[in-house]
Amino acid sequence: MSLPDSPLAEPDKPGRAKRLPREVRERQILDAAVTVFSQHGYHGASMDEVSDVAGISKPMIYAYLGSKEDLFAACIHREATRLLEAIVAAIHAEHPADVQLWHGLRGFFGFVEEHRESWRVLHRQSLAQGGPFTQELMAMRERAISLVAAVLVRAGSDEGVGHAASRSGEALAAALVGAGESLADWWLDHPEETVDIIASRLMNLVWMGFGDLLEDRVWKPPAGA
Amino acid sequence: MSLPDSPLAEPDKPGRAKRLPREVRERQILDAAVTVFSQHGYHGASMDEVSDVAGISKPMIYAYLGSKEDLFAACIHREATRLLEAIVAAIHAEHPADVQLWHGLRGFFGFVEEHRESWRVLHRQSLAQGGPFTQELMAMRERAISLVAAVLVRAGSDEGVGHAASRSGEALAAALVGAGESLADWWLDHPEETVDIIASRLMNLVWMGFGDLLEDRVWKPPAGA
DNA sequence: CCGCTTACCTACTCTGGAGTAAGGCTACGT
DNA sequence: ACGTAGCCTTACTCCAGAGTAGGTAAGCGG
Repeated sequence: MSLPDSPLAEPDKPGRAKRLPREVRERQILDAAVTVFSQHGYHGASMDEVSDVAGISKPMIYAYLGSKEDLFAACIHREATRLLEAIVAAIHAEHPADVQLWHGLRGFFGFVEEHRESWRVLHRQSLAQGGPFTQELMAMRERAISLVAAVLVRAGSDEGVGHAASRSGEALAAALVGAGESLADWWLDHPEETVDIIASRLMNLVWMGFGDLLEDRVWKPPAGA
Repeated sequence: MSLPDSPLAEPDKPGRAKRLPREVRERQILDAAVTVFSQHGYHGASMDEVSDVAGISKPMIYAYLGSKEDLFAACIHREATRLLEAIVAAIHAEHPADVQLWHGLRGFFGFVEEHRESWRVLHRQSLAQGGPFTQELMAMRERAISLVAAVLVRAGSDEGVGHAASRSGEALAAALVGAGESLADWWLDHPEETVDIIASRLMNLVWMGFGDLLEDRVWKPPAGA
């Protein structure tokens, strides 16, 4: 109240760390950007808000990460890479196809559960823009699709000849990936379910099919999983 | 070149019909809006461009359809209604569940084929906005989901007791709807396939499941379909 | 011919927000 | 001490694009 003091009254204020190295700031900015983009979408988000959330001023963002478009692309890239890594890490090639699928699904839904914001940015925001973002995203999706397709096709060739599944592998994989994406979205609005429940629903749908499910033939993970 | 003439040099220019009744103009505006929104997304589209494409001046749009937000909502509403009607019209309750599903899928993909722009607006654009649009869209999606769920659950109860499928009907329906949406997107990039091919791929996935498909057990429509 | 309504336009205003200019502070090397 | 390099800020410029003010003209009933 009374004394204006020196401007350095709080020399070690904990809330606002000062003069951090570039590397750290870049991470903070990306984190903030993911949060803001996930809430308002690409166009709805303002660089001012990102800088606010990141606790840094706007010109720093431009200095470190470039334009708004660049920033968004960087978010997409980082989060997509993380997601794909999570899935790949969950799969072990020596398992049978259904188990691989099962592990992949759990890896995917597990990531979504832990990083809802990342998922929102990836799935909802980047599809809507027509720019270079979709490229980035599509590339990742392609990788996910061919990952799935590879599992299926290999399963097919392990057992014999040209099967119905492997002939149209890519399209089926696209449908599966899409089903996963939408189920993940649905899950955001029904968070009471656990990862295992969600993953096993999809697993049953794509492995058994409604035809089997209607007669109570369900898929269950083998003992050691 | 030489004569500025009166501004009415072309009194009956065919390209620019004049003084049309409100009803007609509203349709033209909505058509133009769907086109423009489907190309650039909600934010990317400008009212100036919509007015250009519609062949009418901006104030008319505001007079007839209200704000940009209102206009977009009107597009969503009209296209979503059309889509749902196409699906419902394709389904006949007296058929067995798998045939109903089959018809529904064909209705859906048929609509997408005929109205690619509408589909783009519905699926890609409206999800990204957080506003009242998502409401409109979600409402439609809910209806689609419960439509599917109803088919499945009824199939379940026709045959007996509480089945695996009907217990988690809504989630499975969400997954199916999502698979359809993504497959439709995928189709936009692979237009060489026919409606029947696309629809039967998804039908096989969700009805038979990979487990069956890997052993060449496929679903085929019964003779009269 | 006159006035009233409805269709329609040109030409603005005004704001949100992307991107920047210009300079300050701190730390460290010499 | 003094430069210089990197971190960081305030306080702008500037433009696209939503929305509007105010006016013109065509049809129509009297």
